[in-house]
Amino acid sequence: MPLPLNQVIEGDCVEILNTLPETSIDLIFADPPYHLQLQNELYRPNMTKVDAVDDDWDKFESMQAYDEFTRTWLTACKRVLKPTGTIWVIGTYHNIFRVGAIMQDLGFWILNDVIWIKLNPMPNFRGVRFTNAHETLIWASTGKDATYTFNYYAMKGLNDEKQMRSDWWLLPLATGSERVKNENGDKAHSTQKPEALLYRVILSSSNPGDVVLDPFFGSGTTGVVAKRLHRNWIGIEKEKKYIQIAQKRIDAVQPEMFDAATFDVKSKAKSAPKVEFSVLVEHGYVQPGQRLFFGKDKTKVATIKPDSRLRTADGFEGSIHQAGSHYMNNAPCNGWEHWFIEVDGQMIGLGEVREKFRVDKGLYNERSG
Amino acid sequence: MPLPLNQVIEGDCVEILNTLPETSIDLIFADPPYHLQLQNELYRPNMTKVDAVDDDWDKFESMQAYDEFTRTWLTACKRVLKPTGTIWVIGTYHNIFRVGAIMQDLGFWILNDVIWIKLNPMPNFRGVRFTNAHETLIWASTGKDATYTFNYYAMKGLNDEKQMRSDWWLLPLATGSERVKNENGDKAHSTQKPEALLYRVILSSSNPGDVVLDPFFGSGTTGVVAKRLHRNWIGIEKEKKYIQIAQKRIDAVQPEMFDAATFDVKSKAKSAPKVEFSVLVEHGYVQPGQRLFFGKDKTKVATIKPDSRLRTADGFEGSIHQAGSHYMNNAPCNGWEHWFIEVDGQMIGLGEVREKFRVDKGLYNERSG
DNA sequence: GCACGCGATGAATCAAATA
DNA sequence: ATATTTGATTCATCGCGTG
Repeated sequence: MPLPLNQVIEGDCVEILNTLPETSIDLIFADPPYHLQLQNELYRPNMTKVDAVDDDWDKFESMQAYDEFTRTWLTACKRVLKPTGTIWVIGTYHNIFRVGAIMQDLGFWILNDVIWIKLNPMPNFRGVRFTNAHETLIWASTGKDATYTFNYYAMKGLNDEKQMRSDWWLLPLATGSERVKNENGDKAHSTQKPEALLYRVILSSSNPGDVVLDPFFGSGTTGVVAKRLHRNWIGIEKEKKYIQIAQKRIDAVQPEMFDAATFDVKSKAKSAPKVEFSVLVEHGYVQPGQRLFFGKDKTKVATIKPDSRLRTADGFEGSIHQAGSHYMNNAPCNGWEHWFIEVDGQMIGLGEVREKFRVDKGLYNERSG
Repeated sequence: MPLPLNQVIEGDCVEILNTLPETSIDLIFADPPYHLQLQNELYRPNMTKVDAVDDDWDKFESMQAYDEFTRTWLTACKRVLKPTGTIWVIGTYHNIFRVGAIMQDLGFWILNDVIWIKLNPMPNFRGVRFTNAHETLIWASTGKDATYTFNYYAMKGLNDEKQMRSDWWLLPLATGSERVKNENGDKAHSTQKPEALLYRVILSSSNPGDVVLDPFFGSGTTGVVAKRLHRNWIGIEKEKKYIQIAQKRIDAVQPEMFDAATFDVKSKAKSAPKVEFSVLVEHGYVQPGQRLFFGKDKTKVATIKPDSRLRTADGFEGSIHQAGSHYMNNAPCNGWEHWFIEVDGQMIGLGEVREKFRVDKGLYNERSG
C-alpha cells in the first residue's frame, strides 16, 4: 500500500497504523490523551466555572488500562518509523512518566525531554499546589545507536544564535485568533496545541519532503505546520467532527505565506537575571530570623522571614520596600538603600550584599548582554 | 527506637530506613543515582542484595535492575513517611520517567512536577541535541486523598507576591563559594545540589520542628538548609568521605535564633479577629429581611433570616457559605466574598461590611500580635 | 481612530478543620 | 471514619464595548 500522504484518515490509530507499510515514516508527533482523572467541578474565585477536559476520549478504567493503551499505540508507531526516524510525545505529570518508561521499555532511545513553559497558564485557584505552568515533551530515536535528523543550525537561528535549550518559552497558549472555535464560540477541541510548538518540533527533526505522522490528529495543528514547512503529513483521527475542523484549517494554509509571529520565540535566558531579595535569602547571603536595621542608628529593626518578607518590631510584614515605607509613614522607600545588616560590628547595606552576590556568582562575567 | 535526629547515619539507605519507626517522617528529599551502573547497590524486592553482575548487561536487564532498586528504596520511604508527609525526588530524563511511574504504582499521589531550569548548563558540545538545561522534581503525597503541608503564602512571598509556578529559575548552579571543594580544588561531590533549590523544597512543604529525611545525603545540602530553617533532619549516606564533608558543612551553619512569629509563614500578616455573620446581624450591620445579591448581577438573591441564615429565592436555607454553595452547584463558596448588599445603589460585599465592623469596634487595637 | 476598562478563559488529578 | 462547619483562593492574555 502506498502512503496516503497529506490526508486525514478516519479511524483508530492502532488499526490504521498497522495498515501502513513499516519503516516508512520520518517523524511522529503524538499528543495522546493525558488521563487527567479530574474529580470535581472547579470554580474560579470569581465564580466562573473552569471548562475542564471531560471528553470521553480521556477516560480510562485504570492506570493499567492506560498503560496497555500506551504500549499498544507506541508499538504500532515504532513499526512504521524509519530506523532514522524520531518520535515526539507530549504530556503532563498525569501520564508522562508512564509514557516515558514504556517508551524506554520498547527500545526507544530518549534524546531529550523538552519543557514547554507557558506564559499564561491557568492559576491554581485554591492555592494548594504550585501553578502547573508547563508540559513535557519526550523526543526519542528508534534505538540507542540510531542516526536521526537534528537541524542544529536552524534551532540555533531560532534562539538568537545560541544553542536551543530544553526549556521552551513559547508565545501564549493557543488562544485568541489561532484557537479554532465552534459556531457558538466554544473551543472546537479541548486541547489544541499552539502552532509555534509544532513549528519547533517539525523544523528541528525533519526535512522538507519528509513524512510527518500524527496518530492523534485532533484539530490538525501538526498538518497545518507540516504543510507550511513543506513536509508531507498523515493524520489519524477517530472523530469526524475533528477531521472536518482539521481539513478546513489545513486547506486554508498558503505554504508560501509565512506568519512572522509564529517564528517569534523568546529565550528567557537572554535577559540578565534580576536579583530579588528573595534570592539572597534562598542562597543564604542573609538568613531567616536575622535582624535588619533601618538606617544605621539601630532604633528601627526588623527580622527576615523565611519567605523573604520582613517583620518589623511592631508586627508589620511585607517586602523590604514595604517595610521600609512602613517606617517612613508610607513614603516610598528603596529598601536596598535603607536596610542594613550587622557583621562584626559593621553596618552593611543590603545593596552591598546584593552586589557581593552578583560578583560571587559571576553574574557580570557570563552575560554578553 | 527513637528517631536519630540531626545526624548522618552511615549505611545503605534501605537498610537504615527499615530500622526507623514507621510514619515518623514529615518530608523526604531524595536525589537518587541516575547512572545505570548500579551493580553494587541493587536490591531485590525482598531486600536481598543483588550479587555482582557481569559487566556486559544488556539494556533490558540493567533497566530492570534500576527499577527494582527504585521500587525498593521508594517502598522503604513510604513506610517511614507520616500519612501527612510528602516526598520530593529529583532526576533527569535518564531515570525520572521510571521513578515517576513507580511512585504512582506504589500509591504516591503526584502533586506537581517542578522544573529546575539552569541558567548555566553544560552546552551540548557536539550539537546533536538540545542543550539539556533542566532537571525534573516530582512532589507527591502519600495517597490520593492525603492532606499535606503546602506553605502557599510563603511561596507567594518568594515570587514577588504571585503564585509560585512549576518552573523554577534558580540563580545559578552550586558554583563559586557555595560549592564544596577538596583540598586539591576538585569538586567534592559530583551532584551537589544548590542550597536555593532545597530552600524552596523545605520551606514549601514542611514546618519548623518537622523531620526532614534525605536517603541519599551526599554532601549534605538538605541538612544545611534544614538546619537554617529550624527543621530537624536525618541524613543517610553510604560513603564516609561524603559524611565528613556534610558534617563539616552543617556544623558551620549558625542558624538565627528561632522566633515563632518570624518563622510562621502559614498565615497572612494580620490575622483579623474572627467575626461571624450572626454578629453582624445582631449588631444591626445587616438586618433580618434584607436582600442580598450573589455576585453583582442581581440575578441570584436571598433574604436574611432572623437567625442569620440566608433564604434563597428558590427556598434553600443555610449559612452564607452554604447558600452561596447552593447557587454554585455545591462547589465550595466563601460567602463573605460573594454576597453583596445594596446601599444607595452601590454594591457592597459582606467582607467589606465585616471589615467596617472590625474597625468600628476597635477589634484591631486589642491585638498584641 | 485610539485608549481604556471589563469580561472571559486556558489539559486542573484544586479545602481543611471540627464535631 | 464520616458528616458538618468554616472560609481560603487567580495570572496573563485576548476580544469587545465604550468614550
